[in-house]
Amino acid sequence: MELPAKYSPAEVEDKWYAYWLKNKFFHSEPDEREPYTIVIPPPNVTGILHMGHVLNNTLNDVLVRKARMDGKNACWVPGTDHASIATESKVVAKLKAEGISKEDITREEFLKHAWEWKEKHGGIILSQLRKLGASCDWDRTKFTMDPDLSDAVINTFVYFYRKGYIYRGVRMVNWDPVGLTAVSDEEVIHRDTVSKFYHLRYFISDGKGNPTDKYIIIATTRPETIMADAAVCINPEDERYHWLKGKKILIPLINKEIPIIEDSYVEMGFGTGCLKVTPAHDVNDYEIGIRHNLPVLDIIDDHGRLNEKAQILVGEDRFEARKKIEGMLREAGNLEKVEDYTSPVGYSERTNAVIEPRLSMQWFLKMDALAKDALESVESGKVKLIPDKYRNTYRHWMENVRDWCISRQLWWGQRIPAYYLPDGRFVVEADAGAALKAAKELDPSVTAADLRQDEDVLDTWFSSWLWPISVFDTHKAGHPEAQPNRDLAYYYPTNDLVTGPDILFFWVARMIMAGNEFMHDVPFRNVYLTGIVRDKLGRKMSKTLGNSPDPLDLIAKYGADGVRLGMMLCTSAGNDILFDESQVEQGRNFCNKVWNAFRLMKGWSIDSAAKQPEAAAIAVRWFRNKLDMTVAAVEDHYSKFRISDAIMAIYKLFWDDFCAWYLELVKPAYGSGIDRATYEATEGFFDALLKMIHPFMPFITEELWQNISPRKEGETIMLQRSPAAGEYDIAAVNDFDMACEAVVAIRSLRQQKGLSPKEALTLMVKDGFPMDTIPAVQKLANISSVTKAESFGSVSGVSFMVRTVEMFVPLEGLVDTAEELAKLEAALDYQEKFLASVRKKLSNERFVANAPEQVVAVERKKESDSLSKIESLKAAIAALKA
RNA sequence: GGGAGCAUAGCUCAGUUGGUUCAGAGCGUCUGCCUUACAAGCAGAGGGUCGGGGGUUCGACUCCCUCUGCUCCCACCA
Repeated sequence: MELPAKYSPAEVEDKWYAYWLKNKFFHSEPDEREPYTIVIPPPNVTGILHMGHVLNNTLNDVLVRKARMDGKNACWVPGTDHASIATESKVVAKLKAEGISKEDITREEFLKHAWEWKEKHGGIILSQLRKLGASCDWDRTKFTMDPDLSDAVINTFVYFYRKGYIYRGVRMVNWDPVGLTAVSDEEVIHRDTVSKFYHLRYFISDGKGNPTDKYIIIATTRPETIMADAAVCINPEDERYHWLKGKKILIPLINKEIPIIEDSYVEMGFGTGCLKVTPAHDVNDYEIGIRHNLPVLDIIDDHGRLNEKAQILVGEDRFEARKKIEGMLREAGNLEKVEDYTSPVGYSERTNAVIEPRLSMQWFLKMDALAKDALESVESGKVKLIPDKYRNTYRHWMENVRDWCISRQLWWGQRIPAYYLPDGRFVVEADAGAALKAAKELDPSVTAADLRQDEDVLDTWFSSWLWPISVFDTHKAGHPEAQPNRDLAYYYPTNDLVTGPDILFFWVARMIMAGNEFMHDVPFRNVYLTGIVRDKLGRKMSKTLGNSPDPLDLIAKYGADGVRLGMMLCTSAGNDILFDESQVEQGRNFCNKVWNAFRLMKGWSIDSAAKQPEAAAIAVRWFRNKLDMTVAAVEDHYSKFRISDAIMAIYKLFWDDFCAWYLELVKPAYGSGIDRATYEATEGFFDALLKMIHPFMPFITEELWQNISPRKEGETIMLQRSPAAGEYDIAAVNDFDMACEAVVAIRSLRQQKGLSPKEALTLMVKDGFPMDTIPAVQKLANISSVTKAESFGSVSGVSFMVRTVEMFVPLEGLVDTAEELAKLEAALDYQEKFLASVRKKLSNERFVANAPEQVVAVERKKESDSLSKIESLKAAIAALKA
C-alpha cells in the first residue's frame, strides 16, 4: 500500500462517519448490558457551532466512545432547545428586515414564521456536530418543542399548579424592554457601568403646592423617573433632616406634592441622605412603598419609553428622556450638580438591554421544597460535581433561592395552560377541552368562546429541566405515579452530564429538582463542569470581538481529529480554556505522527526466516509492560474525569515510547525484512494504541485500524474493547529506563564532541548496570562493543554516571583533560554537599525516631548511593590526573 | 457588601491524605541535523527561592495565620 507522507483527513472523515451511520453503530436499544447514558446539553435550535460546543461535545463524545469500548450499552441522546427569547428575537429581526412588525401579525401567523425559521435553521448545529465526529444516537434526536415534549411541559405545569407550587402574582420583575418580556433573576447580568449621579433640588412646599425657597438635595442616577416619585425618605436617626418631618416636598418640573417619610433603609452616609422613593421603578423603593402604603405610579411602558402618566417627555425613550430632563432641570434651577458615577447595572443576558425593574403580573413556581431536595442530592453525593469546588456555590444558591418566575411575554414556547373566564377567574388544565369542563363547574354558562388562554409562554428552562426524562418518556414528566416506559427505566438515571458552570443553576439544579420530583431519583451521577473557552489573551470568545475561530474552518484546515485533540489537551474540569490555534496544530501533528508510524510498520516486509534480534526482543518485552502500565494510569485518569491527563499519557506513550524508543529498536536494517515475531507484536501494540486513541481521534484510528489487516463489512474499531490493564513488571520498565538514560548520555556526549551518530563507539560499563538491556543500548547509541570493567585504566575517554553506575566511552584524541576534570570536580562537589545534607537529616534523632521507616530507608539509600557515586568520581578524577 | 477560588518554568497547567533522587508535563526557546516513517520531523540542551512574610513540624509546593495581586459567583446601596 502506497501512503502519502502526510495524512489528509477530509475524505477519511466523511467516509467513516457515513459508514458508522449506515451501520447504526451509534444507535442504542435497551438490552441486558449495563447502560451508559448521556443527554446532550441541547444547543439553541437556531444556533451555530462555536468553540464552547466543540469543547463540550468532544468531551461527551470521548466519554461515550470510551464507555462503548468498555462494553457498555452507550447512548448519547442529541437534540435542540427552542430557546424562546433568543429564537423569538431572531425571528422578530428577520420579519423586521422583511418589513413585518410582530405587532401587526397574529400569534398564529408569527408562529408559522417561527416554525419555518426553525425548519430552515434547526438542523444546522446537529449536522455540524457530525463533522466533529459526535457519536450521537441520531434516531433519538429530540427538540424541546416536539409535540410530545411540549405535552410533558404542560402536564408538568398542571401538576405543580395542582400541588400548589405554582401561583400568579404581581411582582417586581426584571423587564427586558428589547425582548419585551420579563426575565428571571439568573438571566440578569450585573455589570459596573459608568453613569451620572444627579444632585437635584427638591423644594419644600408651602402647603398649598407652591415652592418655598427652602430645598433639599437628592442624589439619583435616574432623573427621568422623578415624575413617579411617591415620597422622599430620610433616616429617622438623621438629625440633619429632622426639620423636614411633616413637611411636603414638590417634585421638580411637575410640582407634584409628595410626603416626607422615614425609614431606616436609608443610609445617612450615602449620597445626601435623602432618597427619592419611586415604587414602580426600583425594587427597594417598591418594598419601602409597601411598608409606607405609598401609591404606585408606573410611568414607563413595555418598550422603555415614558408614558402619559409621566406628564412630560411622553413617548421618549428612558435614556433620551434622561438626557433631556437634565437640561430641563438645569433650566428650572433644580440641578445642583452632576457627578460621574459607577454603579452596577443589570443587563439582559439575551438581548443585552438594560433591565427595567417593573411591576407586572407573572407566574411563579415555589422553589423552597424543591431546592431543599436538590441541595440534599448534591450534599449526599448522589450527584457529584466535578470539580467539587462548585458544591459551595451550589449550596449557597440553593439556600438563597427565590421563587422562579416562569412566565415570559413571548409567543415562541409552550403557552401557559391557564384559561380565564370572563369574570377574571381562571382554570388550569392541560387542554382547552378540559379547561371548558372545569370552567363550567365554576360557571355553567361559560362557552368555549368565552374562555381566553393566558397569552404568556413558559420559560425555556421550564422545558429543559425535564430533558433527561422527556427525551425517553414524555408521559412521566408531570406524572410521578406513572410507570416509566422501557427506555426511561433502562437509561435513567443518566451517567454523566457535561456542561458549563454558567448554567449550573439555570439547568443542572432544576434538572435535579425535576428528577427528584418525577423519578424520585437524580437525573445523573456526575456533572462535569467545563470551563469557558477563551482566547489566548484570556478574553471570552465572542462574535463582536471577532476572536472566535469558526470550528468548521478549523476542521477543514486541521481535521476533526486534530481539533478534538487540540481541545482535549488543554482541558481540565472547571478551568477556563485559553484556546489557541497552535493547540489544534499540535493535534494535527499527532495525527500525522500516528499516520507515519503506521506507514513505517506497513512498509516492512516479513522475512519468515529471520530470527528475532535481541534488541527487538528486549523492546517487545519492555513495551508490553509499558503499555500495561499506561493503560492502568489512563483508566485511573478516566475514573477521575482527568481527561487531558488521560490523553497526555496516551500521547506520550505513542510518541515517546512507541515511536522514539520502540520502533527505533525493532526497525530492521535498511533493505532487510523483519522477523515475524517482532512484526506481529508490533501490529498488536499498534492495534492496542489505536484503541486507546480512538475516543479522542475517532476518524484516523478507524482508518488505520481498518487497514492493519483486512476487515469485514460491519466491523469497526468503535465496538472493539479497550485494552485492559494487565500485570506488569515494574522492575523491567525501570531497567529499560536506565538503558534509555545511558543512550541519552551517549548521544549527548556525541553532540558535545561533535561526533556523528554514524560513527560507532565502544562502551565500558562498571557493575550495577542491567546488562540484559545492553543490546538495546548498542542499537540506539550505535555502540559496536561493550565491555564490563572494574576500572577504566588509563584509557583516554569520557566517563559519566547513569544513576549509580559509572560508564566510560574511550575517545582517543578527543578529550580535553582539563575540561573533563572540571566537570568531574563540579559533580563531586555537588555530590558531597548532597551527602552532607542527607547525613544531617539522618543524624537528627527526631527524624529517625519520628519519620516512617520507609522514609528513613530512602534516606539511607540516598546516603549509600551518594557514597558510591563519590567513590566513582574520585576514581575517575584520579585516573584523569594520572 | 457577602461568598468561593487562584498565584508553581517564557506560556498553559499537573503535583492525588506533609516524606521516594520531587520541583514535573506539554508547548515555546536554544543548539545540531533534509539520518532511507514523519522538517507537521529527529537528536540534544537550558529554564523555577513553588507570589511576599510569619507559624506548626524531624521534615512544608502541600497545613495554619497574614500581606499583596488576580478571577469568578451572589447582592437593591439611591
